[in-house]
Amino acid sequence: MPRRMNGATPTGEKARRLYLMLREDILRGNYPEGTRLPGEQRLAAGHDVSRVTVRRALEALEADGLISRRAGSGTQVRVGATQRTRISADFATLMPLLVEIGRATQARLLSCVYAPAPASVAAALMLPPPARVQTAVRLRTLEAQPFSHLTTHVPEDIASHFSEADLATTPLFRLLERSGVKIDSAEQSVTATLAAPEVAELLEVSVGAALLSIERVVLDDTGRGVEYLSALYRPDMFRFEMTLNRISDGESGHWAPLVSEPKDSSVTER
Amino acid sequence: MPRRMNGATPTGEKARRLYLMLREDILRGNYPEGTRLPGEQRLAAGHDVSRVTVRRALEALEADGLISRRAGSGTQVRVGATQRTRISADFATLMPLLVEIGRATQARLLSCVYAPAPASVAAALMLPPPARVQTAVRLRTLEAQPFSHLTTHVPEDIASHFSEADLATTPLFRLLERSGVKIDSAEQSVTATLAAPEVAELLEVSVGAALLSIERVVLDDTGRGVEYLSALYRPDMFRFEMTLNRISDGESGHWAPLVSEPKDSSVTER
DNA sequence: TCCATCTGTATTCCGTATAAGACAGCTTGT
DNA sequence: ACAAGCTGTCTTATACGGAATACAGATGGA
Repeated sequence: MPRRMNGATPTGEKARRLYLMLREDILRGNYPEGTRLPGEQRLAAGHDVSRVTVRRALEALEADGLISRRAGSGTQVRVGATQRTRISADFATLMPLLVEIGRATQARLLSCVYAPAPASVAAALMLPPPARVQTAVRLRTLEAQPFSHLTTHVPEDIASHFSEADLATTPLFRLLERSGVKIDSAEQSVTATLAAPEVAELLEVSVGAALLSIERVVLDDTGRGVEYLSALYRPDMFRFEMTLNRISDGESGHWAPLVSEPKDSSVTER
Repeated sequence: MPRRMNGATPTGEKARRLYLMLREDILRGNYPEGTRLPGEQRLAAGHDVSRVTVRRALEALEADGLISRRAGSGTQVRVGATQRTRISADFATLMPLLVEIGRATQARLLSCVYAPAPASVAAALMLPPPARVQTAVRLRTLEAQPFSHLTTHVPEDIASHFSEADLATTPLFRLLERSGVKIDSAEQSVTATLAAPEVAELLEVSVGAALLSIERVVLDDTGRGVEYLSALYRPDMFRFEMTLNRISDGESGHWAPLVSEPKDSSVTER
């Protein structure tokens, strides 16, 4: 059973940062379960902060249920701390995964407006200047925990084929194909960003937390841009995984992504 | 010519965060060049901070040369603000890219120690308990701007085939292959993290900035783990790009990564 | 048993980030 | 010419994060 977290992150600058870092170290397994972490004094010295600050971070971690502290003994990483539900996007099976995500998670439509395309969107989709797009914002949730914040832009003439109700229930891919769009390819770009206040609240992370950011431009078979996606993921609940195969190629050689048959169990509990 | 940045990021919590966010918006093109951004009052209200805080963020942006402010007129995004050198890892050509990066960038060896493998590393590489690894930390730089922080772990018996001098000059792939390792495949995981003080200083970003994090486990043809890489990239200088092709597959269909012949121009100026 | 080490708790003090408000001067558009 | 809106500059006041310090109690190992 996934433990409740987000028990009020520390307010201060250094305190919260230390909290986020320790938290990540624990979730990543840098401090294996059951390990005693360095004493408060040591942490304070190591991170160049006062012990009060360290304590604030530890208190938050304790509230999250990630550690247990005992006077005299020390601070331990709780067993089971690492066991969190997480979605891992093995991208060899990307599309089936997305379908599966659509089933296993719930989406909430936050907003849906029709307006002139922002310059960057218009450029990415290669739309002529006075172009209008439908801009929809959705929040995906897995087991009551929000894990992704999606902003999609679709040219108005395509978007007019489906309703807002559709948006709340059906993956956008389906809607596009139902609208007669023949999806051909996509360009995807992965980066990291900070959580802005607004997004942070929705994703239930602290402001300034790191988020995984994916931007995707989808083209149909005529080369026309049909969707611009800007997605933000909680790194503790979603990561992007891939398997690469080495292709020996004489001098240099290169890597090739492994393309396998779609497998099941795309939503992984660990 | 890349403009000098990092003109002292704001010290305060909210101020720096606002700075980082605005900066990213600008570099991403959310505020196209020449655009006037919202007035200070508006920004203050929108981000729920005082105007003083907004000003601090704007001052830092101005020091970076990203914006120009004029009394009465407003604050504009400078033309040329977006023009930064950036490396984009189109992963269909991953290996040639890495070779190219090795040529176009410079690496500095920060440390290199032999020690028992940390638990998480040992687990990932599937090493028997009393396993020793070589742990090397390197910093990659493009045009005097640091852009990645690499920590590699290699089993000691393999690492003993090359010297520290090799590490500073030659990509690790080469060294492994020269050591007789037959690289077969790799598992890669992409996430986002916050910059810890130590790393932040090395990468010349402000503490708490968002970084792109890649972890990679490399296996040889016998399935043995030969390298564990933990890499941190500056998102403004490096992003992970890929092209996906839609494979119509009846009901669901899926995406397949595009595997192309290695192309040139892997290090892109834009 | 003694001692080192850890957390639990409380106190004091300081720097400064932030908020709130006021006003002058410059631009731009009506 | 006027008004609206913007930045530049200054003021005052508050809140709070953070450092430094001290001590008590718990724990576990020598």
